Amino acid sequence: MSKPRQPTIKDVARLAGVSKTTVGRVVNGEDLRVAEKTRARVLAAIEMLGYERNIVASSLRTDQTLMVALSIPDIMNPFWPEVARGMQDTCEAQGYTVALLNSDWDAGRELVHLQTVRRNRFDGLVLNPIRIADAELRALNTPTVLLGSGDDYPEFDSVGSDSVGAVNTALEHLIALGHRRIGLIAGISQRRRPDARYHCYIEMHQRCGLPLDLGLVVRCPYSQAEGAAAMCQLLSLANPPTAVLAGNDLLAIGALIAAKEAGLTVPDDLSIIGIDDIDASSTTSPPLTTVAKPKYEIGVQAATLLLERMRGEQPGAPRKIVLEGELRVRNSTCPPR
Amino acid sequence: MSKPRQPTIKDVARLAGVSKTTVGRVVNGEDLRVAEKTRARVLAAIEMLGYERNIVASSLRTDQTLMVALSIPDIMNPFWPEVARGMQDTCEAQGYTVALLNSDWDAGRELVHLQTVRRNRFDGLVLNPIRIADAELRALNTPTVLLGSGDDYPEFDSVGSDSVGAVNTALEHLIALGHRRIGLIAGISQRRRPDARYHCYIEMHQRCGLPLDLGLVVRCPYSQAEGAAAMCQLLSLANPPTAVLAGNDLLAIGALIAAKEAGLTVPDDLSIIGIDDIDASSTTSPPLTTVAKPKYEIGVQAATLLLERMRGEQPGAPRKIVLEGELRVRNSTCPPR
DNA sequence: CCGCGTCTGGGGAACGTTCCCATACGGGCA
DNA sequence: TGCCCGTATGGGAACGTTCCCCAGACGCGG
Repeated sequence: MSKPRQPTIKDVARLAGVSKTTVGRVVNGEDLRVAEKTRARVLAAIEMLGYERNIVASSLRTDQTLMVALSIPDIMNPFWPEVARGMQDTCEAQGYTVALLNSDWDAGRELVHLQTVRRNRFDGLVLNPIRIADAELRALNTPTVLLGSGDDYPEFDSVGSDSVGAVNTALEHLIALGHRRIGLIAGISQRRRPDARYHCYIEMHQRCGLPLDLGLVVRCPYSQAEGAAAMCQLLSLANPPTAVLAGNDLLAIGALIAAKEAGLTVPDDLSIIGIDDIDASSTTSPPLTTVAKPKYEIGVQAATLLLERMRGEQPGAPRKIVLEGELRVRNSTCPPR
Repeated sequence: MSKPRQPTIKDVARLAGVSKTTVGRVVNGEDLRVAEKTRARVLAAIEMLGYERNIVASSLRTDQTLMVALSIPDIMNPFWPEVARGMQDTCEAQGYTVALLNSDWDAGRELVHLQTVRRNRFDGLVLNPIRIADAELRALNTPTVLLGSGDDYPEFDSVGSDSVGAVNTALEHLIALGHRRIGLIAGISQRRRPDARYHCYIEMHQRCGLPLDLGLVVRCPYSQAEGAAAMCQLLSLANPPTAVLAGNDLLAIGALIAAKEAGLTVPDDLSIIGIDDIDASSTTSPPLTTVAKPKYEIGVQAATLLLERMRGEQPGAPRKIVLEGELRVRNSTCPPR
C-alpha cells in the first residue's frame, strides 16, 4: 500500500538526457523554442514513464490552481443540479475543476466556504450569497461571480434570473386568462433582502387596476409542505382566489396537491402557476404551468464571466446579467369559471 | 487588480519575533510543544495579519491535498444529488473538499477524470464506473471507492444498493397483491454488465411458479420518454399485464403518464411500481409506489470507506457494502381486478 | 578572423510549507 | 562542580515546478 512516487520532471529529464528546464518547456507550451529532435526524445521519455505534470507543485510556483468553487445552498434542492452542471461543463472545457460546496443557507458554513477558497488558493468562486457582506467578499481578493440579483454587491459580476419578470409573466398569464382574484404564496427567503416577488405582485395589481386584497397573500418558507399549508389557508378564506401564483415550483406543487386533496379540480376550480420549472413540475397531474428559469444557462454564464475575470480580461465595470424566464403553459391554468 | 500576496508563515514569524518553524508548530498541531507565551504571541500575529495556511504549499510537502473527487454520470439525473450531498457532508466534516466530475456515461470523459485525479494529486476518488478497467483503476494508485455493485473490481471497496433485492421487493409486493401477469420495463444500462434486474425478474417468476411471458419484457434506455414508449408497447399487447415494474422511477413515471394518456386508471386498471424514489415520484398522480434507495446513505458510506482508506486504516480486504432498498407503498399499486 | 545576433539548452533560485537535526538553556543529581 | 537530559526554539533542506538569466554553438557580414 506504500505509494511509489509518481515520476517527476527530473526523472523524465534524466531518461531523455536533457535538463529539467527543457522538459518543462515541452510539457508547458507548444510555442517554446526547443529543437524538434529534442522534443521528440522528451515526449518519448514522458510516454515511457507515464509522467503527469504535478499541478500542486505547479500551483505553488504560478499561483494558479486550476480549481474553482461553487457554493450553493443545497445540491439536493432541485433548482441547483442544472446550474452546477452548466458551470461544470463550461469550466471543464477550459481545464478547470469545480469543487462543490453546500451552505445550507447557513451563514457560518458560508464563511467556512470562503476560508476553503482562500486556503486552497482556488482561482475563482461562484457563490449564491446568503448573508455574506460585500466587504468580506472583496477581502477574499479572488475573482468571484454571484448567483442571484447581486444587488447587495455592486462591485461584483452577477448572473441571475429575473424574479420580478417571472412574477410579471406569471401574473400576466393569469390575468390574460381572466383571473381577477389571484392568491400569492410568497416564499420567505433566508437571505437579507425581502423577496422581490411580493413587491412585484402589488405593483402589478396597481398597474392593472386589480383590487388588492392582502388576505390573498401568504408567506411561508420555500418547501412543498409549507406550500400545501399555505394553500389550505387560502382555501379557508370566505372568498378564496380563482388562481394562485406560488413563489417557486416546490410551493406550487405543494399547493396543487393540497388543492386536490381539498376536493378541487385543477385547473377548473382553481388555477395554479409556479416559477422555476423543476423536474417534478412536468409530471404532476395536471402538469404544472410555470415560468421556467434558464438554470443550465445560469451556470454557463456564471462560469463564463468567472473565466473572463480569471484571465484578467475585462477589468471593467461589474456586469450584472439577468436572464429571462420563459412561460411554459401546461395544464394547471385555465380561465376562471 | 494586482493581487497583493497573502501573508505567509514567514511574515507571521517576523512579526511575532520567532522562527517560521515555531509558527508552523502552532499552526499545525495542538500537541506540539511550544511555550504558552510564545504560542500566544504567534496567535496574535496570525490574527493581526489574517494569515491562512497555504494548503497548496502544504500539499507539496506532505503529499496530502485534502481534496477528493466524485465522478458520476450526471448530477442532473435525479438519483445523484443526494448521493453527492451525503458524500460532501461526510468529507467536509473531516476537512476534505469534494470536486464534482460528470462523466455522461462516456468512457473518454471517465478517463479524463482519472487524469484529473492524478494530476491534481487528489487524496481519493469515489467513482461510479462506466467502462473503466480494473487495471487502470489500480494504476491510479489512489484510494478509491466504487459506487455500484463493484463486481468487476474485486480489489476495491464499493457501496451500492441492492438492485436484485429491490426487484425482488417490488415483485413480491405485486405478487402479494395478487398480480400474476407482470410487465417489466427493463432499462438498458450503458455499462458493461447486463442489467441484473432482468435476471432477477426471470428467477422470481420461476421461484413463485408464475407463467413466464417474455413478451411482457421491454428493454429501453433509462429515460422518461422511453418509459412511456415502452408502456405503449405493453398496452398494445393482446393480453396486457395487470402490473408493471419499471427499472427505475424515471421509466415508471413515463409509464404512468403513458398509461393515463391511454385512458387507463392507475392503479385500478394497472399497477405501476418503480425503483429509486426520486423527488418527482411522490408528486405524480397517483403518487408512485416504489422501492426507495438510500441515496444519501450511499454517499455517506462511500465517503466513510474512502476516509478510512485514506487514513491508511483497514489495509484489509476490500469491503463490498450493499444497502437495502425500502418499499414505499403509495397509490400506484393495488390488487388486480 | 573577429564581433555580433540567433537559436538551443542548462543552472539555480523561488514559491510556502514541513520536518529532521542542531542548539541553547536550565535544573537536578552524583 | 560537572554532566546529562528534557524542553523550547531555530536553521535549512526538501517537495516539483516555473522562469530568469546565462552559456555555448553556429552563421554571417565586415
